[in-house]
Amino acid sequence: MAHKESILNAATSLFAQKGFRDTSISDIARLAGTAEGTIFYHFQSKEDLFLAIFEGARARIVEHVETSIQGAKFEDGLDMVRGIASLYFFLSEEMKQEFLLLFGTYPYRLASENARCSEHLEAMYTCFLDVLTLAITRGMQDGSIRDVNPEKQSLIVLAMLTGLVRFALMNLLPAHAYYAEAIKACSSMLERRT
Amino acid sequence: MAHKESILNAATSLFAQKGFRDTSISDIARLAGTAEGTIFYHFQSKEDLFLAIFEGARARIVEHVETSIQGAKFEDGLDMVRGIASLYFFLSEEMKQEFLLLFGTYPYRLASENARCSEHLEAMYTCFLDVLTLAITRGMQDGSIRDVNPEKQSLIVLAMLTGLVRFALMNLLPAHAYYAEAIKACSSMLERRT
DNA sequence: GTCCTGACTGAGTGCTCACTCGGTAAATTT
DNA sequence: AAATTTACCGAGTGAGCACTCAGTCAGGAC
Repeated sequence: MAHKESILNAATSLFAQKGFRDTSISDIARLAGTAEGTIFYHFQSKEDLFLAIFEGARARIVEHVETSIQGAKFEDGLDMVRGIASLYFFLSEEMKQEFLLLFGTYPYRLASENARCSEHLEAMYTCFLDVLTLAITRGMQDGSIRDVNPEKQSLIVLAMLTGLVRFALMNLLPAHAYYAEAIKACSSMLERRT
Repeated sequence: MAHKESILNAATSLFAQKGFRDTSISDIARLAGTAEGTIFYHFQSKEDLFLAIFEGARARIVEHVETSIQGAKFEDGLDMVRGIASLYFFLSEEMKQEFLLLFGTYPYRLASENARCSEHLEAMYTCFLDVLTLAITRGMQDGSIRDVNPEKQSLIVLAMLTGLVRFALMNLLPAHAYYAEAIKACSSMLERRT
């Protein structure tokens, strides 16, 4: 049972680093310090192992976002957008492996044939989209944000955040040097003009 | 020799659709209508085949961007940024396969051990970054763009474009419905306030 | 003590993969 | 016409893969 935990840890790390197809069961077993058979005692298949990991990642991300946002106080809607952006950047470093999973191609391919995977994917994106939409709507009410379409604008903001973090985690770009600038860019994009 | 062309076409399509690891040589041979051996007559290895394809993609993208920008006239720097954004969206549909290659993970992993691959990757990104930086600098001079850091801001814009297109090509999102909105967002982000 | 069950093992299995190689036939050179 | 080169073929090869299975072993129930 202690083994199940170390299998999950080893597999998470390897899937994040090398991707699903490029990590073999024997890689995982070696890193976890177990026999290959033990992996198939705990999980039906390699795909099933991935799903277990992905489900955990979803739970951790969604939970962290919800509690962070609920526990925070914001001046206004625009400030809340800034807060969400900086939370996104924070999580991308705090939960690097979970984000790397999202930048692979396997989950998207699996999602097209596996409803559970598709659900996890959607949940991870919509947990950010929903709070962004909420913040923008609120900002339009309190006057800190100009008149825009909240759903469309939140997707555009998320695309920017995701794009930047992807550059940071995949390329050699020191993109965290751009995070402060990106948060300002969100403000400029949304704030009410005088 | 006609075969070499059809091998390249088949492999491009399959690598874009299924990724490098999930397409086998026999897949490519079947789609190209050749024997497996023919593939290795024209290319040293599967990796070499990928590199040939990637080099072609780089050449097509860079050339298209350069001629498009040179052949266009813009009112001012801000208008040029809008033009580049809409060019990016246009190319992402016109050259869908080339962009899909960029959303896989293989080129980034290969780039860390293969200088040519790394060079192609960099060229494809910097061809957009350079014209964006140029446009922003120009806009700051002609007064259409407020005082910003051109390099940082162009990376943020590119991250947004890339993020959106990635959503469009990977998820089920009808993200092309967001393109007009995204171009407006670029404007709001950069334009001089009165 | 016997039985049972749950956690774990690792050699074994069948399959797929990238790549090789001996050969063929047409085109080109001499 | 002979020799050489170029483009192509597909059965064969060895390695690596996900997954199986017969079996071990500790510990709890009776």
